[in-house]
Amino acid sequence: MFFLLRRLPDGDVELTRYERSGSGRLEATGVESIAATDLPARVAGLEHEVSPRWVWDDTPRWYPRLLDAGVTVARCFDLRLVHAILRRSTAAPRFPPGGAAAGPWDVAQAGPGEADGLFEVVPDSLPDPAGEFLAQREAIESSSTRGRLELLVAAESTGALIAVEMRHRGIPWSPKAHDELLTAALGPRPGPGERPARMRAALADVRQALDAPDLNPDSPAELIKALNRAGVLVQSTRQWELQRHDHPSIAPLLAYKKMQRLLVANGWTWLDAWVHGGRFRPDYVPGGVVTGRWATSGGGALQLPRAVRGAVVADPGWTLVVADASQLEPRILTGLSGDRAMARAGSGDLYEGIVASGAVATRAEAKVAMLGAMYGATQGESGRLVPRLARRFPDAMALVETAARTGEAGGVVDTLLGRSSPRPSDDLGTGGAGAGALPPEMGLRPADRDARAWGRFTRNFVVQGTAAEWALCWLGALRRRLHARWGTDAGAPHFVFFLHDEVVVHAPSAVADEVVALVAESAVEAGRLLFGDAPVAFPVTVAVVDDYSRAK
DNA sequence: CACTGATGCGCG
DNA sequence: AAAGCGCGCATCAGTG
Repeated sequence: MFFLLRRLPDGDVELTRYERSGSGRLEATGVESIAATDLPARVAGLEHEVSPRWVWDDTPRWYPRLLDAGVTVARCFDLRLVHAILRRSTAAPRFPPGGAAAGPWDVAQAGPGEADGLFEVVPDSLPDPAGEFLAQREAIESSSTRGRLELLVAAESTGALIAVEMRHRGIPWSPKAHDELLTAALGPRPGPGERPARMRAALADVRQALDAPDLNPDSPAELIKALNRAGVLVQSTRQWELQRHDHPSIAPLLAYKKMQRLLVANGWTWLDAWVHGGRFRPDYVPGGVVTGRWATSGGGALQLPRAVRGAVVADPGWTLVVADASQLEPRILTGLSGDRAMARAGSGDLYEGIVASGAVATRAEAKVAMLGAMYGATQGESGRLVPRLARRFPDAMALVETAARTGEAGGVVDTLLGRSSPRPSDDLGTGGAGAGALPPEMGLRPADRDARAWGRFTRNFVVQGTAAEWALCWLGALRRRLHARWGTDAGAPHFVFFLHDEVVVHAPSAVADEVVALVAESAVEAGRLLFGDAPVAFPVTVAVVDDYSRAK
């Protein structure tokens, strides 16, 4: 049963019930209007009675206020996210009914919202959510791959709930531990505009070694000139290029750059800006990446450096259950392609299995070759090793090759559950894949170079996108289990972080072992949902730790 | 002053 | 050892 929520102009909320008629059609069977302040209680009541799927335009517009009122919901249908999937999906060819032009539903998710206060702005609903809902249901139910599409939109919508819930709870963050980490790495916190002591020392060494007393180390142009003057012939200031030179300036320079990075990206200023009340609350953006991965905004949550993970500290009496899906993308490729040899290789550590198959000599080679196959490497060690994989694992390789050829020809590729790639003309082409520097695909006409780049994108899209679907299913399955076992009160285990193939659950120490078991069960369930009984395993690595740096 | 693009580096 | 996917963010340098 669906309940659609819509904000009315007077600020009240209209709640419409949809049920299936005898013929199986979805019909509105009841409408009520309620004051916004009464909404949480009404939602909680219905949640308990009939276990509805809540339909709303955009989860961040509705769910934070429910959570503030202590109300958690089990399921929803996020119209904005489903719209984004359907409008591109080859599994829903006639959506949107009005045609392909971008409309009011093709928007970013609502921002995290103003801090709770008197003047909180209540955004209007996106236009005609009821019409949009019925059009989406029609598109899904008439799809020739309806089952997969249903799973995709359910998983995507549950992800939207989890994203808001994680922001609501926040990542437990110890300012004290963070400050100690920074002090150990950089020296004590300096005054405004000053460099920390250890950075000053490193910089003094660099300036002396380059005989450049006024050098600004943060200006790449200036740095290159100074290095060249000292006989260090570099064309950029990238770490890996600097590393290749032997000069007294290099070691302190690399040390300086490392410290500068930490200071600027996750130093004291970051701590002041992003951590409040012992919690870091990034804004998660489900579906924010074309492949279906989540994006984040605020505080750089997508790139929490290892150097500061020691500041993610469980509350007293609690612990962090850190779980990671091992070698997820190659396993996804195994499932997608049905490659039996690769399935055998993946019965234990996949890379060791590839070595055992005789394709390559070492685990490191196996990893580089595998990544090269999924990313479309053509050069270097990775490019050289790929053909050796192709001989042993022809089915897996054929799948990514086909995806690449399709993309090069301007075609669309699909994930397992039915998320489709954009077309090159969708204007991701100019700023997207391959638009970066000028890799030495010399001798190719620009059009051919773009085609190759787009082929690498579509090659990777099927794997990365299906991996994102697996991860959503994993998360959704785990959430259901956690709620069934411990409920949703403040004392229950809950997600606090998610990053592509890794999840962190904050749990009372006494139940950590049970959570670990549920994490593994959920991975099995996700594998079944996507690949049925196909012989592909999804092992998870789980660590129970007091702080995040101790995982892995 | 605000902006845009390039650079560099962190994460998966 | 340094090309091969997807991101976000800070900073510099050039432009309007």
